[in-house]
Amino acid sequence: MSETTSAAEATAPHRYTAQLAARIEAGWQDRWEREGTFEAPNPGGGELGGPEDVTSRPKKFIMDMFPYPSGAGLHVGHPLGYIATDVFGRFQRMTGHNVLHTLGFDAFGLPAEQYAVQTGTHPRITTEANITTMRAQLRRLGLAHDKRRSIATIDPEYYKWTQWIFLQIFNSWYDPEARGARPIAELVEQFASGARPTPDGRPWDALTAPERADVLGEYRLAYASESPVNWCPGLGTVLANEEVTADGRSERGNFPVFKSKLRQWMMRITAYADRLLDDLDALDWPEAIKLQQRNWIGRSEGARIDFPVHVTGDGDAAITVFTTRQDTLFGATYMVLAPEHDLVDGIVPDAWPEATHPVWTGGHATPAEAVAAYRKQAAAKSDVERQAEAKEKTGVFTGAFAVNPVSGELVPVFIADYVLMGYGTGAIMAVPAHDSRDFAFARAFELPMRCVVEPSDGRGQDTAEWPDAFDSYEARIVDSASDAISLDGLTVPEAKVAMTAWLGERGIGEGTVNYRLRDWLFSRQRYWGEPFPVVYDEEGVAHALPESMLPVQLPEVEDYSPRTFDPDDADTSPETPLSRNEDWVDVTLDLGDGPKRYRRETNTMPNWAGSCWYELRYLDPRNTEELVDPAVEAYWMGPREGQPAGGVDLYIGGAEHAVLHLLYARFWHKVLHDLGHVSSYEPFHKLYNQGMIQAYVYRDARGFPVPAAEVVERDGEYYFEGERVRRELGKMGKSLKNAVTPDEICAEYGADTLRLYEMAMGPLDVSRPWDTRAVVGSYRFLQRLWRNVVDEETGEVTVVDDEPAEETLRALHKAIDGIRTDMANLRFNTAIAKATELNNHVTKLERVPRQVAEAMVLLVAPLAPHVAEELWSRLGHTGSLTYADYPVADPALVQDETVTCVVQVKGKVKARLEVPPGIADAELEALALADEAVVAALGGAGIRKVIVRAPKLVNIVPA
RNA sequence: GCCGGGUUGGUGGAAUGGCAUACACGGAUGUCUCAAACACAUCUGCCCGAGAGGGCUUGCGGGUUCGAAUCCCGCACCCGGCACCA
Repeated sequence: MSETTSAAEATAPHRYTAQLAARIEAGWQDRWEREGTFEAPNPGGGELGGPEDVTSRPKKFIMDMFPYPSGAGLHVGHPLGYIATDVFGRFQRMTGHNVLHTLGFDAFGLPAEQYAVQTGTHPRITTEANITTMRAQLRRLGLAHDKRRSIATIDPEYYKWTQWIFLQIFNSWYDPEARGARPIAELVEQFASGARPTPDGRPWDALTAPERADVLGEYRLAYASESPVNWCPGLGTVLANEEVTADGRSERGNFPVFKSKLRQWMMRITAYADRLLDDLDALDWPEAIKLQQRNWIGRSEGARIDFPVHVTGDGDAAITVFTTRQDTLFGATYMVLAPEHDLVDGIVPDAWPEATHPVWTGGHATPAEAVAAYRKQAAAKSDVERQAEAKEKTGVFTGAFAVNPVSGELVPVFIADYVLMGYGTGAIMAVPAHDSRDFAFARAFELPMRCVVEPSDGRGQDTAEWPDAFDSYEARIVDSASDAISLDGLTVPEAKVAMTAWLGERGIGEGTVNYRLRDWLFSRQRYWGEPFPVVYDEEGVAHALPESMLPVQLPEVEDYSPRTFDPDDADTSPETPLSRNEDWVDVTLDLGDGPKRYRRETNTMPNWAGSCWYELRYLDPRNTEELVDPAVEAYWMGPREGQPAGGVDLYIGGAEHAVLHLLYARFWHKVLHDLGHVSSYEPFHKLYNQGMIQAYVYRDARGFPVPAAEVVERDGEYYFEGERVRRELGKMGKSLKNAVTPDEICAEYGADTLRLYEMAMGPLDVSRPWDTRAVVGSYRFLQRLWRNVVDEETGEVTVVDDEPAEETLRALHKAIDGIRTDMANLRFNTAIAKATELNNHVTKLERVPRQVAEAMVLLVAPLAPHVAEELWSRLGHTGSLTYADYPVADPALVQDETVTCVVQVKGKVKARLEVPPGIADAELEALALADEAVVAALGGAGIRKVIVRAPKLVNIVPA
C-alpha cells in the first residue's frame, strides 16, 4: 500500500498489520460462509432443521433493528449495534446456546421513491443495489449472521405475508369481554342470529351490503374511515400522529401538516391500549422507553358526565364530557366544545340571548355567524400556528346554555380550539378555578369562577385575586353541597369516588378510563410500499382478497410520485401514484359469487408495516404455507421462565423508535397472538438502546461545514485551509462532511480493530464522539495479542507448554471471571479493559504458556473473531472456535494471594497492608493499630471506634 | 411548562457506600533508526515545592454516614421525550 508498510514488513514480515488482518479476515469470512458456521437450526425437520444436540440447547434469539438500505452507504456509527449483538451472540454460542442472529432490510421507503421520481429508475433497482452494497460492507465486519434467514420487506414472498396479516386484522374485531381479537365471522354470526342487535334494530338480513359493511367497519381492527387526518401537502401524503412533530410538521422533510377530513385506512390500536400498557410490566426494557410508551398511551381515569342542553328543533339532548376532576363539578361554570363537534349546529339558537356579554360574541350579529366564522378561522390554522398561539385562548359563545347536573345552574356553552375533537368526547366542563387552561379562557372571556378546592398555599378563596388556577390533589373540597350531595371536607380522591358513585346512581355519568392514544392511520399516498389486498365493488364496499390472490404485486407505473402541492396549501387533497394505472386498478375477479368488476385500493401501507412482524419471519423465512411454523415460533419466541410474554431475547436499536415501531409491532403481535398464530404475546422481551456515535462538525465563518478530515488542530484552535473554524458535536453524515466509513477503518487497521474500538469506546447505551486517532489503541492491543503467540520475524508460534506462574494464573482467572460477567451484561468496554490488562501482563512474560494464550484467544474471540480464529488455528486447532467453550474461572484463582488493605484514620488513607484475603477482623484490626504510620497519624490520641471490613479496609476513628 | 437521563483528568471513559481517575487516546522523555514511521519502555488529575513532601479534587450548595463520585434535599447547566390530552 505504502512504503512505510513494506519497510515494516521487511523488519517484521509476520507482524499483525492491516494487510495481514485483511488476508485473515477475508479468509475466515469465506470459510464461515462455506461451512455455514452461523446457521442456526430450527427444531424438527424442515429446510432449516438441524441436529437435535444443537436444537436441544437453550436458545438465544438476538436481533438488531432493521436497517433501511440507504444509498449513501454506511458510516462507522451504523454498525455499532450490529457489532454489539454480534459480540453478544458469539459469546452465547461459546456458552452453549443455539443462537439465531440475522439481519434483513426494511426496504420500502421514501428515499428510493424520491430517487425514482428524479431519475425514472425503478425503486426496486436502486433498493436492491443498495442492499447489495450494504451486505458487502457488513460482510467485511465479520458479523455472524445466519444468511439463510435474511429477508427484505420488498420481496413479494415477504410482503405476501404482510398483506396476509393485514387481512387477519381486517377480518377481526376486538371483543372487550374476551379482551382480545376474534374473527369478524363470529360477529357477523351474532348479528345474523340476533344475539347482537344491529345499531338501528333492523334484522341483519334487512341491511344492504353497504350498510352491513358500515356496521362491521365500526368493529374491524383495520377499517376505512372518514376522519380528521394529518395531511401534508408538501409530501403529498397523509401521516400518522407519531410521524408529526410537536410543532406540527412532518418528521420527514419538515413540511407543515394540516388536519383534513379524508377517507383513510386506520388500525384500531386503541382497542389494545390497556394491554399495550399493562404488558409493559412483563418486559425487560429501559424504564425511559416504557415511560415514553406509557405517556404516549396516556391512560387517565376519570368520568363521563352528561350535561343537559336545549337543542333547537327537537327538544333536549346532552353534552357528554370527559373529566378527570369530577370532584370539581360544582366549580364547572361554563362548557367548551371542540369547534368541529357534531352537536354544535344543533344547539346554536337564532339570536344571542339577552344581555350577552359583547366579548363572547366576537362581534358577530348572530350565534350562527359567530360559530361559522370561528370554525373557518380555526380550520385555516395549521398545527404550527395553533401551537404558536397556544397561550392565547380563542373561542366564541354558541348562544346555548347547558345545565350543571349537580348544582342545577345554567352554564354557557362555548366553542374553542383549546378543546380537541380527538381526545375524550371533544367536550369539556370548564372549572376555571382549578384548571390553568380554563382559567386563562375564563379571564379572557370574563367568565365566572368558583373555588371548590380549598387552597393550601395560603391564597384566599377569592378567585379574583388569583394569578393562576389552584390545582392540587392534597387539598379538601369546599363549597360543594346541594340538596342531592355534599362533598365538603372530603379530600380530592375521596370526592372523586363519591361523585362518581352519585353520577352512576342518577344515570348521568360513570367512571371511565380515557386514553391519549389514537387509532393508527395506516394508508399512505405513495408508490414504494405494500399494496393493500383490498378491492371495492360497484357499491363501494371493501372486499378482502382471498389468501390465494396474495401477494398483490406493485404494478409498473409511469410516474412514481404522489401529486405534491404547495406545502402551505391546506386546501388540497391526495392523489396516489397507483391510481394512475387504470389497467391495474380496474379488475374483474371472482370472489366467490362469480366474476365481477372491482377497483383496487390505490393507497399503500406505511413504512412501518414491514417492520411490524419481521422477527417472526426470521424464524421461518421460506415457509410458503404459513407465516411461521407454530412449533418453530414456540421454540425461538415462546413464553418461558422469566419471559412470561415470550419474545426476542435481545433487541438492540436506537431510542428513536421508542414509540413508533415498537408500539406498532407490539400491537400486531398481540393480534396474531389472539388469533392463535403465535404463542408469545410480546415480540421483544429485552430491549436495549445503543447510544449514537457522534462526530465533530467544523464550521467556517459562514456557518457551513468544512471537511472534518482536513481540519488541523493548533493550540486548542481548529483550522481549515488556514482559516479558523468552529468545532461542535453533531451527528455523523455526508451533509456535515464528517462521515468516517467502516471501509476506511478496515483498510487502515482491519475489521477486528474497528469492532474492538467501537466496543471499547464506552458503555453501549451512551452516545459519544468518534475519534479516529484513538482507533490505534485497539490496533495495538491486537498487535500485542498476536505477538504473544506468533514471532513477528519468523511467523513461528512461540507459546510454551510450561505451567504458568501463579501470578499469571491469578491474573488470567481474574480476567476470565470479570470478562464473563461483563460479556453477559453487555459491558463490552470494561470487558476489553480487563482483557487489555491481562494482555499487557502477558506481554511482559519471557515466554507465554500455551494455556494462557489459548484462554486469552477464546476470551477475545467474540470481540475480534477473525484474529482469534487465526491464532486458534495456528495454535493447532483444526475447527472454528465459534462453538468452543468460553473459559471458566477457577474460583480459587480469582482472588489474589494477598490483598491490599487500606487503613484510614478519620476516613483518610494513612497506611496500606498486604494481607491474606481470608484474614479475620480481629487480626486485621490488631495489624492496623500496630502499623507505624497509623500510630503516627493517631499521635497518641485515644480510639473511639474501629470499623473493620476485612480484608480491604480498616477505618479508625480517634477520640 | 411537565416527564426522563446526564455533568468524573487535556479527551473517551472506570469505580453504584470502602485506595477516585482502571483501560485507552493525546502529551512528555527515552530505546531502536542515517532519519522518520512503526514498535517498545518510563512518566503524565490539579496546585505549592529544587526536593523530600504537603494540600486540593468527581457541576454548585447543604445533609445522612466512621466513610459519599455513589444515598437524600436544594440549585445551575446540558441532552432526550411530550406539550391546550380535560
